[in-house]
Amino acid sequence: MPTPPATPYYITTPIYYVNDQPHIGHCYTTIVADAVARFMRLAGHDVFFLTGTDEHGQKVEKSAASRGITPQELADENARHFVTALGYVGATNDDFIRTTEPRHEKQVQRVLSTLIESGDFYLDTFEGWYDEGQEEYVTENQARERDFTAFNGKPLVKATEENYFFRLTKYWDRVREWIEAHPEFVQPDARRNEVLGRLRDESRDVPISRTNFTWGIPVPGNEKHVTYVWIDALLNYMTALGLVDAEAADMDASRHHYWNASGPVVHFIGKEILWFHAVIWPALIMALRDAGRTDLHLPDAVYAHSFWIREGQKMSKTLGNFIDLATIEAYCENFSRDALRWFLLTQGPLGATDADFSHSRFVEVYNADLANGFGNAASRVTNMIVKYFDGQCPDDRGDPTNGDYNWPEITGKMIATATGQMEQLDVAGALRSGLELSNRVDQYINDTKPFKLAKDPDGMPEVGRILYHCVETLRIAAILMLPAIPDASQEFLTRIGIDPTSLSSSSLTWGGVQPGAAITKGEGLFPRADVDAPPPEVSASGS
RNA sequence: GCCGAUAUAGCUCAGCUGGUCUAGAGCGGCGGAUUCAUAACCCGCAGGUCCCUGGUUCGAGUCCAGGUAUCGGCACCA
Repeated sequence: MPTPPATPYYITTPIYYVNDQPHIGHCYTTIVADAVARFMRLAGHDVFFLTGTDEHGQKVEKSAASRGITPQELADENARHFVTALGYVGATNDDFIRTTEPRHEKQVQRVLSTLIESGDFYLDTFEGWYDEGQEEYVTENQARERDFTAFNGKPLVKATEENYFFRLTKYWDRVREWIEAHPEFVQPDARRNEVLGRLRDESRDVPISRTNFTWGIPVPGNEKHVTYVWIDALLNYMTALGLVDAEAADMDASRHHYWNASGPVVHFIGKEILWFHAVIWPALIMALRDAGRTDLHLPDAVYAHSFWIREGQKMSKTLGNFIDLATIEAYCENFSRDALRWFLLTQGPLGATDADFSHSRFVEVYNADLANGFGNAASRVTNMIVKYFDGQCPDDRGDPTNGDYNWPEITGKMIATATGQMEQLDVAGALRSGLELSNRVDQYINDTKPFKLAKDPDGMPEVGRILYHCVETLRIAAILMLPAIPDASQEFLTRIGIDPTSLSSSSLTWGGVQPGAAITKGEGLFPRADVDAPPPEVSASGS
C-alpha cells in the first residue's frame, strides 16, 4: 500500500520568560503540546514541535543588574533551567529557540524594517501619568482614582515618551471578523467569547518599542529604541522556521513547509497571554501580508488552557506554594514521569476552568488508571501467555472475533475516536479512549475466563485465541496512550515483541503482534501506590 | 466599575436546538462473585430541593426575568 505524503503539523508552546523559574505551568503547557506532537507523529504526520525561551526585556535587565551579571549571562543560566525541565517531563521538541539568537534577532529586525516602511509601525509620542517610584505609567482613570498620587505618596508626573506604535486599529475589525468566521481559531469557546467581547470595545494602537532600557532588539535605523518584548516573542514561531528571512538568519527553506496551507499550525498557550496570541499576533501577520508578504498566513488554532491550583488554593509567590521543578522531580521519582504526565494530561485545565493538583487525587488517578488499569491488564495478559504458552505468543487462528467481541471493529472504532479527539485537541479524551481499550480487555478476560479453559488441554487453542485478542488489543491501547506514558508504553511494546522505535501510522491497525513472538512478563509497569502515604518529600536544595 | 461565564450525586464533570431525564459517567465508598493479575479485575448498589424565586409552555437541569454564590477577562507585566 503506497503511503500518502505525510501532512505537516506544526505545534508550539509559548517561549518561556527567563526571568521566571520553571514551574508546573510551563511543564504543563509543554507536556500537552508534547502529547499532541507524539500522537500526530504516530498518526503519520510530519510534525515540528517548537519551544524555547523569551530572553529580552526590562525585567531580565534589572534582575541581571541586581545580581551583578550581564543580561545574557542571566538568560543563559535560566534557559538551561528550562532545558532541564524539558528533560524531566520528556519533551520531544524538534528545536529550542532563544530570542537572543542571531537567527531570531535578524529576522525580527527584518519585520520591523518591513512594517516601518509600510507605515503600520510608526513613531509617535505617548503622554501619560507616570509613577516615578514604580517606574510605570498609569491610565487616566487610575490616576484620577488615586487622586494623581504615586505609590510612594508623591504626585504623579505628566511624562511623554517617544515610541513606535503598531497600527492595531487598522486590523481590529479584520481580526474580529476572522475570529467570528473561524470558531476553531481561538479555543476553548469561553476564551473566544472573551476575546470577541474585548474586540467590541474601542480599538487602540499599541506601543511596540521602549527607550528606557536597552536589553532588547534595537529598532533598525533608530537604535535608542528596543523592540517591545511581545513583538519580539511572538515572532519566534516564524523565525524558528526561517520564514521571515531564511537567508538573513543563515537558514534554508527546509522548514518552510511547516507553515503553509497544507497542515495545521497550532499554538498552545496559557490563558494569561491570550490577547497577544489571539489579536496582536494575527494582526501582525495581516500587517505583514499587507506589506507584501502574502505567503504568510494565520495560524489555525490558538488554544489557551487555564491554570493549575494546588490543594484548592491559587499558587502565588506570596504563598510560596508553586509546584516547582523540585516538586515535579519528586513526583517523577516517587511515581514515575509517566505518572506525572498522565495525571497532568487527563486531569489538567484544558478547558476554561482551573484544575486542582491535589496529592490524594493524584494517587487515586494513578492507581485507578495506571496501576489497576493498564498496568494490571498488561500484567495479567503477559503472565498468562508466559504461564500457558511458555512465553510464545499464541495466535487467534485467523478469527479476531469471539461472540459479541469483534476486535478489529472495537479497536478500529477506538482508534478513530481517539484520532478525532486529538485532532480536536481533546487530549484527555483521546487518552481515555486508549485506556478504555485496556478496560475492555479486562472485561473480556472476565467474560471468557481463559484461566479456566486452560485447565483442560482441549481448551488450549481457545485460550490462545483469546490471549492473542488480548495482547493485540493492549498493543493498540499502549500506542494510543504512548503520548502520555511513553516510558511504560515502550517498555510494554518491547515485552510483547514490538520495536517501539519503528512505530508508524500502520501500527494503528489490527494484527501487529506476531504469533510466535517471545513475550515476557517483567516487573509491574505501575506498582500500586499507597493512598495514605504522605506527598513526596522535596529536597531542600531544590530551587 | 465594565464585559462574560458557571452553579447537576462525597469528588471531577456529561447533559447540543425543551418531552425515552421516573436525572447520567468516571473516581471514591458499600455489597457480591472470582483467581490469570499489582488486596487488582468483573458484576451490582448512588435515591442527588439539577443554587433560590417567579415566569413562558400541554410539558423545563434544558428557555426568560430577578436574586444569591463562585470564577474569569479588561490593568501597557512579561
